[in-house]
Amino acid sequence: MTTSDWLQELQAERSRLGRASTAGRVADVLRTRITEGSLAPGTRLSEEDIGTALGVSRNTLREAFRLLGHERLLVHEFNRGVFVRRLTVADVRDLYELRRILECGAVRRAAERFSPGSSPVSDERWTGLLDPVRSAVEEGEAAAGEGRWVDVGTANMHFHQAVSALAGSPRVDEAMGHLLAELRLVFHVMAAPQAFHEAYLPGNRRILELLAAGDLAGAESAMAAYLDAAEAQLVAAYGEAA
Amino acid sequence: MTTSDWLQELQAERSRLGRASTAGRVADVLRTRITEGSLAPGTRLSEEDIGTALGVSRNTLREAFRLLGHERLLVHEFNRGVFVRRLTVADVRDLYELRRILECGAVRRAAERFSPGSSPVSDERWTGLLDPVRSAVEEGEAAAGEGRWVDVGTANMHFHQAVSALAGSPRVDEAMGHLLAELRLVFHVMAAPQAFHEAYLPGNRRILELLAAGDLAGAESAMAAYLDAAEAQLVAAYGEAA
DNA sequence: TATTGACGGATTGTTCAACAATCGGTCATC
DNA sequence: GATGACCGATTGTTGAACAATCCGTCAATA
Repeated sequence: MTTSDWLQELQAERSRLGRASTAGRVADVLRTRITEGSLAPGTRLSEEDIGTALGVSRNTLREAFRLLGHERLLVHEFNRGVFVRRLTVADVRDLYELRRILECGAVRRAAERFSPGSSPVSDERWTGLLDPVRSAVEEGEAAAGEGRWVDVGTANMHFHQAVSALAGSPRVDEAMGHLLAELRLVFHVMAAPQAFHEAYLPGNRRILELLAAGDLAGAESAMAAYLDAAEAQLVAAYGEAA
Repeated sequence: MTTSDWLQELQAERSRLGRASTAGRVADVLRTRITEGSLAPGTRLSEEDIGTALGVSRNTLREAFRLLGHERLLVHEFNRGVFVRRLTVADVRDLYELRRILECGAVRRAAERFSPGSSPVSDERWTGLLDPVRSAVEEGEAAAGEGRWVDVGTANMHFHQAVSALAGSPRVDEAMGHLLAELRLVFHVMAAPQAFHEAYLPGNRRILELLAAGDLAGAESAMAAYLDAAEAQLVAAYGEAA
């Protein structure tokens, strides 16, 4: 291991050090509360109450609110305060519109980059990119087998994050991360989220196999079909809840 | 004009009222400074100096900094301050990777929505969606004819924003808006930005004509070719500057 | 000479208290 | 029943203060 390897490893851990910001940690706490569903959509977050409860000043708390506002988990209404985002059916549709573009686009771009004519299965960069996808699929199947339903949902998120990472673009990764966080707000309206997520496990594996076999066009249309089905199911559930 | 029309028009102007926030206006001022290039990348923005110059408190200024940080125009280094973002060649490449996915994806999705088999030219929703694209093309040609080179660049932005709007997705629109704002940081390193932008006017018109004729697949590949060419040109210029 | 360690000014991170502006609801008025 | 005036509560913004951190300088040491 050379010196530059050491330095590179250290650089990778720098992000953990930078997390020292108080506002960032406050945002972390609130983010988990929101995505886990213990803060219902529409709830108003009082600056004073939360500030005293967490022991931070109003200014710092407002900074945390801004962070979550940019992730679309909170909405900020001028002179009225911040609220946990309440998604409409139109939001759900739009979220899936963006998913179609990002996820299918990621597969398509991977196809253009790795297999201009031939199959990418022999490219080791490709197989390396595929490892996280495979991990996510296995993670989901293992969780389902042991009845850890919450983890099935998490694994599903990891799967789609890994697929979008096929584009090899940090900005696509980040956009996908925000999108999935926003989607967690939607999943809580499902009456039976466990069944919802479990139903897509075979589809995920199939997409993985298509990717591994180098059939990127097939993977893209399988993903499109998955997104159409999931959107329809969510929109229907949303109509009932409203 | 019915009552609901009135209300709808008023609602469209609501965003202008919401801009009453001091931090938002400060962010506006700084944003124009940055995108117009009078604040060079890498410049450090002192809280005290700018705060006193603009007559706002440090807390409010920091809130404005956060806004611009989320738009990636500023980078915030802990305990060191905020700096005008300095983009690397890797950033430029990534920006174009995302553009490929968003812009080509928008055209592709428009194709899937409007012409499942047949041409969309008879659909009036389609022609309505195309109007902003046409306006942007004409705006650019007019500006070039009168030598208003800055406006040529602006028109080019409008063109690509309008194309991405073909997806009909607010979130795609917003992502594209942020992306283009970030790209303005890049254009300033070009020695002759006027020639750079002007060269793509015929290409823009050609894409418009393909779209208007209903040849969405042709438009998509023309857009991909445009993006490849622009990226190569920018990366080359970036290599020289560095 | 090159590296290390200590010092000090400058800047940012965070908190606090205060006041102005605005919102939401209540009540009286017409 | 609609309008307008009032009032408590909350947010928007400010200014000041102190702690923590960074950066450059300079002396000490090998």
